[in-house]
Amino acid sequence: MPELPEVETIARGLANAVVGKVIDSVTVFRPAVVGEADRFAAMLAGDRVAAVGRRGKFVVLTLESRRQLVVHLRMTGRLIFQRGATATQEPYTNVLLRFGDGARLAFADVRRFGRMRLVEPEHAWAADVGFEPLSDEFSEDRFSSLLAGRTTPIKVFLLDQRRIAGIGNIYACEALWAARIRPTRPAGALSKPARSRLHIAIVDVLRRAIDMRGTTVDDYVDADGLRGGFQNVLSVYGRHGKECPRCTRPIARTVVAQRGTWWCRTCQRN
DNA sequence: AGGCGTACCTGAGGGC
DNA sequence: TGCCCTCAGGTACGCC
Repeated sequence: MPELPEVETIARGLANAVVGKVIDSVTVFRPAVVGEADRFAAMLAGDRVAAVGRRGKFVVLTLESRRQLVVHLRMTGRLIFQRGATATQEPYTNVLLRFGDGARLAFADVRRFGRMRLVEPEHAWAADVGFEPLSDEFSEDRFSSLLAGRTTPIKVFLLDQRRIAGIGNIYACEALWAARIRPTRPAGALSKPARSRLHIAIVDVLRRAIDMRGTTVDDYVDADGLRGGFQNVLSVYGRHGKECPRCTRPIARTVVAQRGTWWCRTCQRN
């Protein structure tokens, strides 16, 4: 479910809700989600949330101890903030944090792919995570040098979190459509104008999706349980057989690297 | 190195 | 109704 815009929306909502709160107790209902459940719960208890941020598709809660609670939502994970102890338990809650003031944070996940890790201050847990596409470090030159020589399909490249962090299936499809690039084109074979268009398209689609609080195709909700809005303005993702917004020809669905891929055969020819 | 298949899980939706 | 099949926003792992 969640890609960069959804994770960013969750992190911003959580920052408003939990920064400054002290974690009173932690209940782990699914130990596999956190690793060593007893140690995880014991180390979190008594710590205070100092900041909430995002790195790639990870939500990062930095604690007063300088340890970090690093969360990956995978496909169906949710971080739901609940004010007050009277709130009903979020379905499929795998981990529950209770704060000193009675508020709670539920990590819920139907499919149980999502993970939480508590990492020590000096631990370089993000060493393999690539560039942040909305930061200054993601320049057109740097993008070009990442692409150089790569034979892998451009869509596969965009999904590789070790190169650029945060793009998933929805925004890969949408950015390639905006840049008029065929998803199977070898990454290193893009012309300079095509690279430039794609660089712009990646930044633009991610920014617009954040502005609309993410895309809810099925499960995604933010920390307050609210759906996103970007699903209403998708150009190709999930729109098999419907009109291309640019050329009105029907949108195709193919499979690239075992992932559903929606694109326009007519106007994505670069 | 990189591509491919498979595994991890559950639920929704379509076809019959 | 209900059974069976496929598919889903993601990533890790093993194998060539």
